[in-house]
Amino acid sequence: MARKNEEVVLLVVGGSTGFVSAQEVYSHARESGSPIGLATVYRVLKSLVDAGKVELTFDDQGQARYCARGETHHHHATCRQCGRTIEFDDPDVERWAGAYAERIGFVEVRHVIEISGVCHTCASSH
Amino acid sequence: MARKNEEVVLLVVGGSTGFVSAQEVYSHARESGSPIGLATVYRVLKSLVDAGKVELTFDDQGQARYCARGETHHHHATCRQCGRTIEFDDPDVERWAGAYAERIGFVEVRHVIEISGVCHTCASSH
DNA sequence: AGCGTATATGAGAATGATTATCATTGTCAA
DNA sequence: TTGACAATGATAATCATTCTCATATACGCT
Repeated sequence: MARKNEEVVLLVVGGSTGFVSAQEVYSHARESGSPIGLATVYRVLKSLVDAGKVELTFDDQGQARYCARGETHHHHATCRQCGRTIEFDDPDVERWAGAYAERIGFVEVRHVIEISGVCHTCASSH
Repeated sequence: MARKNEEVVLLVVGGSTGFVSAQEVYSHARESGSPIGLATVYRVLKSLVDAGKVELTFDDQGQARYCARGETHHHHATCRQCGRTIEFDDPDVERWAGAYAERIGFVEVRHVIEISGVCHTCASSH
C-alpha cells in the first residue's frame, strides 16, 4: 500500500502554512498520488480533530478550515486584505483566558482568539 | 405596511439573549406575524452585518449565528452542553488585543474572542 | 391623479460544502 | 483459505445559504 490515508491527510495539513479547506486537502492529496476519496478526507479530518491533532475553525463564509496543531497552542492574526496569517502565542492572554474561565465556573475550556485587521504592508501600499 | 423588514429582524435578533441562527430569525419573525421571506432575512442580516449593527459568528458546525451589537463591545462564553451564553467585557483583554495589534503593525483591527466550555451547572449535573 | 422607473420582496430553484449510504475491498486471526 | 469486521470511495442525500425572477411597492415628475 502506498501510504495510510491518515498519514496522507496529516502530511497535507501539516505541510501547509495556515489553514486549509477540506477540498484543498482532497485535491492536494490526489495530486500527490493518493487515490483517497473526498468522503475519507472528511472522515479522517474529523477523527483528527477529535484526537486533537488538527484544529478546526471556520472562515468568513462559514467554511471549515483545518490546521495542524503543533506542540504549542497558538492563535492567529489574519490580514483582511492579503490574507497573510501571523501565528502568535502570548502567555498573557492564555493566563487571562484561564483565569476568566475559572471565574465564571467553566470547565474543559477552549478558547478561540482571532484577530483580523489590515497588515502593515497592505496599509502602507494603500 | 405592518413594519419594515429591517426593523422586524433587528427586533428578533435584539430580543434574544445570545446568538440566533438565520432560520431562527425567520421563524420568530413569522411567528410574530411578519410575512417576511427567508431570502429577505438573509439579505437584511447581511446588510446589518455590513452596517455593523449585528455581529456574525459561526458555531461548531459552521452555521452562521447572529447577535445584536449593542453600544458596548463584548464577547461571549458559551456552554457546549446547554448552549447558555454569558456575555463579558473585560478591559484587560481589550487592552491586550489593542496592544498586540499595534505590536504586529495591524490597523483597523477587529478581534473575536470566544470561550467555550462546560458551565458549572452542566458539569455538576453530569 | 397618472405614468415611468428603480428598488425591495418573497417563493422557489440552484448552489455547494458536508454527511450518510452502501457495495466493495483490505486486514487479520484462526 | 476463510470468515468476520473495519476501512474505503463513489455517489446520493442533506441542509444552510444564495440566486433568480416575476411581482409589488416606493418615489419622482408632470
